[in-house]
Amino acid sequence: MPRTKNATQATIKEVAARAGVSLMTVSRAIHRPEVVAATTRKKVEAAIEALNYIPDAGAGRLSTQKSTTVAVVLPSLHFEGHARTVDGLSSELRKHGLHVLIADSFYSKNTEMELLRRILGRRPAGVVLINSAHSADGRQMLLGSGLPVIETWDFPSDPMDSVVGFSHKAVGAALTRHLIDQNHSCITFLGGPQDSDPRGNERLAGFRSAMADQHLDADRVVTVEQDHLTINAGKLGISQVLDQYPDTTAVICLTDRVAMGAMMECRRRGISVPDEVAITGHGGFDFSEHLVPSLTTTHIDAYGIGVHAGRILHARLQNQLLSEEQGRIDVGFEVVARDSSVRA
Amino acid sequence: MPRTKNATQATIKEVAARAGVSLMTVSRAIHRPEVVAATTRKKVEAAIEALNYIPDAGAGRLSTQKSTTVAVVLPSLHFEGHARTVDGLSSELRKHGLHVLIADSFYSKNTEMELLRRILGRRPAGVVLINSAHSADGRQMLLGSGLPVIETWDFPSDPMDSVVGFSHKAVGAALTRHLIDQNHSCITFLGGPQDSDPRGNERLAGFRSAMADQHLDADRVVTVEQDHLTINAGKLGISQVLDQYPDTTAVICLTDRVAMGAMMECRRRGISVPDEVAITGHGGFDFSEHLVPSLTTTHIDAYGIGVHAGRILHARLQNQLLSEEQGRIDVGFEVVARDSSVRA
DNA sequence: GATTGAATTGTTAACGCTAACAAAAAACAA
DNA sequence: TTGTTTTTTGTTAGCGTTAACAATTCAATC
Repeated sequence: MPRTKNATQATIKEVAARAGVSLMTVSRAIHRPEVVAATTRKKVEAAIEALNYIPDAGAGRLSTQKSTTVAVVLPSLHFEGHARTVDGLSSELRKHGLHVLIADSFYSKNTEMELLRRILGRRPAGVVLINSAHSADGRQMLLGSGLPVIETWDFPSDPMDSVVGFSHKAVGAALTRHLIDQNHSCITFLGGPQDSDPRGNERLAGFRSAMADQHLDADRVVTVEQDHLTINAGKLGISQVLDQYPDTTAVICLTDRVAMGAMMECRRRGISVPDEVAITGHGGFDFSEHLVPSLTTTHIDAYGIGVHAGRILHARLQNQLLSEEQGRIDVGFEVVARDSSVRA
Repeated sequence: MPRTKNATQATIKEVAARAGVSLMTVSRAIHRPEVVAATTRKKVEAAIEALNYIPDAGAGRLSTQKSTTVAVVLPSLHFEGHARTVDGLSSELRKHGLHVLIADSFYSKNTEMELLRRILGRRPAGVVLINSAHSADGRQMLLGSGLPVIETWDFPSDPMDSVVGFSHKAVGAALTRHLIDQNHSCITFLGGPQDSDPRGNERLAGFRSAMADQHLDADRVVTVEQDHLTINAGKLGISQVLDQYPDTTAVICLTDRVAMGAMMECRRRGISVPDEVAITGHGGFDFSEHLVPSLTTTHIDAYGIGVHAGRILHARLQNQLLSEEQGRIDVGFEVVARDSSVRA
């Protein structure tokens, strides 16, 4: 029968008492040990050890007025690319004694303000946004906070502040060109609901412009309303594609997950990929290279996005002035052509 | 050229000044509005609005000595099951005004103490462990903190405190029995390095005991040293399996990822699944049902684990006594038999 | 209109910590 | 020695908030 003892962490006061010194001596022994006499330091360390003392970071922040927390806002933890970005960010920030506080927003819009309120209530040193789809109120609130804000995984033309990302429109266009280069002309774009996914819309815009450039039909677009970005969306979507545009020879899927669903459904129906239908994804998911046929996708340096964001943040917290370019990093992407879109 | 203004959030003092009331009145207007006169409340609310005031949660915690943060320790964000557990936990805790602080440990052992120190320095109200592989020192530190600790995704016989999980040994045994029921007798277990994955070892133990029960060879075990739990591990592993145990008719893979790699490699080699080799995974990854053939796996109620953990935590923070069972929840699991192990 | 109790607002101290200054102790110089 | 640095340690006040109590205001009663 589990019981909660009163969770009483030792305080600096108790450590001081036990070591027979003043509070400040303990504080100094921890943060600037070199200014404390060796013998005293030993006593303090012994007391810390004996009492299992761990300084209260919140109290410290309050006193120094310097936060060591960086908040990361991400839509969900389910997309591995985002997780890698958090990894990169976390490891970069760790070097500077900064820690990551993760706030998941679950894609829900009406709680965005509440989420931001919660985050800002924790007084972070900066905010990293992984989804940048923000209401005007939210932008306002963030900017008004005066904190460094870094938008990632996108490259908006009107950034709030700093940016580390890439152009989704360029992704859409590059994948389209790749397929055109493979002699496809009946290319269909398989996406999700337009109103909730600005990045998907950007990729779609890229598709459209690349098609138009070659005077191809840029309106071959199929939208799956349910199951946004899931494997199931791909399954459903490919069927719609083949219904609506039976002459389709290539499908650009919004993400690798969607592409996977599409490929699996093709296999089930005995449709050969890439011979009858070529398929591309996006996002460089770990499974993409292992599918049979292996999936053409885009490689994004997700970890690197996090590292860059961490560097920018640190620089700005040091009040280092950043040039325009230093504060706006386009990490680019790479089209990884694989068997799902390249005939043997 | 991004610049960091001095990040100066308004304080309660400024709100009070602007509203022409005392600090406490502001505090009360926020936390117990019903005891503040309507007219005063209006004034305070206007001031809060005007100044964009957001209370400093850290200062509040310091004053009340009540934390609203629950720390979640997880090895990495990359496993979707864990992410779902965090979702469940987060949404349950939200109901009670508690927030989740995520600490990723990246599976690295020597920083475990440092990680715990960082976490405890933030003075959470409780700790939820998603990986429970802990050093004696770590256990000591957590227990010594007096905080409620909830281990999840496992069902250890010697829990530190509360537990929400399932028996990995039972998983291994159940999958083995499933294959035996399908008339397999040459079953090989495909796992990873034994020293770093106690849960995998438990599943292996389950396999062994189920095999032994039927007087079958329980030593058909292949270990992939690199790429722990990745798709690639499955690719490499299945080859080793077929080399070492050419008579294998069924393979139990440590996770769905591994199973996916194994299936893909089989396909590449023209080995029919399940006719020549049956394959099972574990973990209920989203792709498992979409593979062709669909993958036999175990379904774990990952979200539910989080919800249960949240409930237990809340109860304990209310100092509600929990019975032995209430503090030790076995959420069980389900073998989901699919085409990869069941002949049509 | 004084009395009283309830409703409302204010004051003080404390949470755990550290910056800034003050004091004491030790080391050095004359 | 005795003064003068330098090193080391201590004291005070304050970070933003709230619990606990104190004071004030208000409305209702006699």
